[in-house]
Amino acid sequence: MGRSPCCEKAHTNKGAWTKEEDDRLIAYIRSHGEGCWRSLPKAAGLLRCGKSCRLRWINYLRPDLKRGNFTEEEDELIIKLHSLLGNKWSLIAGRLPGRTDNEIKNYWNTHIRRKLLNRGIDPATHRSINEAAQDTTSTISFAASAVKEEENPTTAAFGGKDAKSQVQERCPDLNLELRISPPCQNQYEPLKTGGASLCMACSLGLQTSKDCSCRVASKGSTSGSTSATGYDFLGLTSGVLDYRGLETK
DNA sequence: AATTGGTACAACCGCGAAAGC
DNA sequence: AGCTTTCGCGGTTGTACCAAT
Repeated sequence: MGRSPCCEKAHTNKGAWTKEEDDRLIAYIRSHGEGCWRSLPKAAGLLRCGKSCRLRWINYLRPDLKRGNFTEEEDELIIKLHSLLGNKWSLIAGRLPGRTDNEIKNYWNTHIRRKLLNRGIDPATHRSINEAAQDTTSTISFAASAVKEEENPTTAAFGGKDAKSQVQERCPDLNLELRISPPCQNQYEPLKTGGASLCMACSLGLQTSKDCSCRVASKGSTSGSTSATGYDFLGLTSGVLDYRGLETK
């Protein structure tokens, strides 16, 4: 009943990729496109398993990858996204164009973890280490924005002085599993990005085209307020998390 | 110059989910 | 409906590189 191995290990190379292997993989994908990783190695004349080819392409060879150091903005965005999503590296990577999940995961483990520890923040919970030591319960936290909840009406309304929210925060037995849902536009004002209403696809970052009708309609009022990539999922790029689209079960 | 310890990152492994039959 | 195959994800490991001693 066990799974069959993804490849015949006796006849596959392992370890670092050679220039020739890279060239073969690039050439094959350029002419045939991505897909069917299992059969790709044979078709491309590579003695590698499909998984290895996929990883090499996604993490290293893809032409749209942004190589080089992470910027301070990217750092902060990763921290915010991690506080929200946890170790969902692929989701986090989806919000950072040109970055891969593997790259972000490595960067988190080598740089950001230490950076947060130096700030006195537990990288796992995003809470102050002192606070975490006193409190033996485990809670979800949006520490990065919680600091500002006093002065920020959006976060304050959601989890600030609200007694119920405080109870939830101190009671780990409550089911606080996050669920992402479309913005509730009836209950609240339309989701805005710098004053412009966006369609759901743009709000979720699924639609990045400048020509999306919602963007065309909102041109003029959005100049300079959206992120460089043209979307602002959960309001993260504005520096304030917008929790209206997030619900606890 | 050699050794050691720490860091960065590419690559591997195992698992779960989705897709296909 | 149930089984098998394939893909994608997250955790972990291996190793090259660099700085300190």
